[in-house]
Amino acid sequence: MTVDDRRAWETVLAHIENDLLWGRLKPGDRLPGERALAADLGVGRSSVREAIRVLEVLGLVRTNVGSGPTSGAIIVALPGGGMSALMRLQVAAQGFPVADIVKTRLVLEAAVAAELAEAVLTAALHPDTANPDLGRCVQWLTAMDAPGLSEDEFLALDAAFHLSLAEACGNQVVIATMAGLRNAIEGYARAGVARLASWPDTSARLRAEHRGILAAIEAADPAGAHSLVHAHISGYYAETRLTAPAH
Amino acid sequence: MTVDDRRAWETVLAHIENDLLWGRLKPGDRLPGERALAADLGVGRSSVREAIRVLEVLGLVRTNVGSGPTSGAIIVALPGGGMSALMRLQVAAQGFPVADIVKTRLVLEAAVAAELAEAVLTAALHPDTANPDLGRCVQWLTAMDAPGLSEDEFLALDAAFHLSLAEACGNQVVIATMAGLRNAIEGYARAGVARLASWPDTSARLRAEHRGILAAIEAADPAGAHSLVHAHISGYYAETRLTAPAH
DNA sequence: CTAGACTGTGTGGTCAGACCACATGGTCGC
DNA sequence: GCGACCATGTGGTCTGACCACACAGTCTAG
Repeated sequence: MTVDDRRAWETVLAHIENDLLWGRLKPGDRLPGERALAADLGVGRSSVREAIRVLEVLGLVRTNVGSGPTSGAIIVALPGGGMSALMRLQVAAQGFPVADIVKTRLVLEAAVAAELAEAVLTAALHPDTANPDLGRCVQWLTAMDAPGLSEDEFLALDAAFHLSLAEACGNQVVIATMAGLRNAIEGYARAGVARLASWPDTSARLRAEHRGILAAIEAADPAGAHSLVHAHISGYYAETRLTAPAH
Repeated sequence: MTVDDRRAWETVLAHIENDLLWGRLKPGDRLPGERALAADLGVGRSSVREAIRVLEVLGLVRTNVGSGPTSGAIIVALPGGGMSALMRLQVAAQGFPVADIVKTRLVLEAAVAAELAEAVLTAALHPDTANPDLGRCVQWLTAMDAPGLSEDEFLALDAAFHLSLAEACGNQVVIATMAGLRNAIEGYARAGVARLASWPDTSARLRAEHRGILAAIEAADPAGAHSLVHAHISGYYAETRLTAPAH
């Protein structure tokens, strides 16, 4: 009886969100076809498509054309892409100052490192608790030691290492946020490299600092890990005088 | 000459993002009309609409019907809504565990409180630096002392107070993220209140803790503010045994 | 001359229908 | 038995149409 003054695509979005909340849709499930959904909700197919487009950008569904069990819109719940898109566009639209992105990354990553060190400490005191898995972090560090890496390759490995710290921590929100923060200023980071006095010196220093951070974590030194990460990130951004992107 | 294998709406999105990056579009500007944009980019109007819908959900534009200078899609760059939608849906789709949301909020808000205390300290040592503006925070605390508040009203004021701390800090990324985190678990928070042993006792304790946090900040005690926030948030969520939302 | 009503125009919002490329799964013919 | 073939259903896209809306200029009544 009540009128629905929402826009049609909002109706669709709310319906799908409701299905998710009630468990009628789970990751791996397929959404009904666009035509069926439109008929069920009494809206046009274009409105359904707008809602699904939003879900896709937000990292909730993946769409596939064709036929068979892998076709259609499938719930995936991968927040990384959505977070990246949001932050990248907000930086572009001047809603997110680059300085704030860097500061936030600083806070989150320092906290992650401290928490990892804390977990190592806990694992040492209580043998029944598991040590955080830092294997991936070590792998990325090793890869960064390879000679002849281009600057872009090094930056990619650097990003992978920093993200692997968050992954070792296991907090999905932090993982997605860190990925988004990093992605949002990727262009700025690449431009910053050009302003460095000496890339070989800087990359060597970065590698050493990475080893130091990992050592502090493995030594169960939360405060040390925290301050080392703080110095690592703030130092790098000060050095590159991060300001404008490389168009 | 090169083929564009992107989907049509991605072309539109990329075009607008490019205009933003190059400064051809700024906050306050109006996007070209949907029909004009479609013709310019050689795509259908529906594809343009899908891209604009994404921008709207991400908090980059606000759309208005009608005519005149306020009609059409206007760049606004308000990330709060987009962050909220992303996190709320990711929680619904089980991409973000509620526990991770709470943990992240803990980390961010504790860091914010510490930074505010640090700023107070800096302002005390260097008279040329400004004190953070905590006036809004005090206003919300005062409002929370009003008698006869319903639980929902109290929760709303509580959310406003916590957000005002981030606003005092001035970091746009943290402001938007905190708003999103809070919004994502709002339903869970309301459900948690029902599991409290005594709402009057809890609300009184929360008010006292808020005062304590603010006092630590104004006393330029970063470590104290950090630990008080930590205890405040983790204590509350432990007490409400935050698990399932109120359907 | 002024104030109000009126209408033209351009906006986003929505729908319906059509066509395409694609991937699958069954069927038919060898 | 097996490969070629085609019917089917999917998302992706475009077109055209209509609506409600809000403004701006015009027109009319006072």
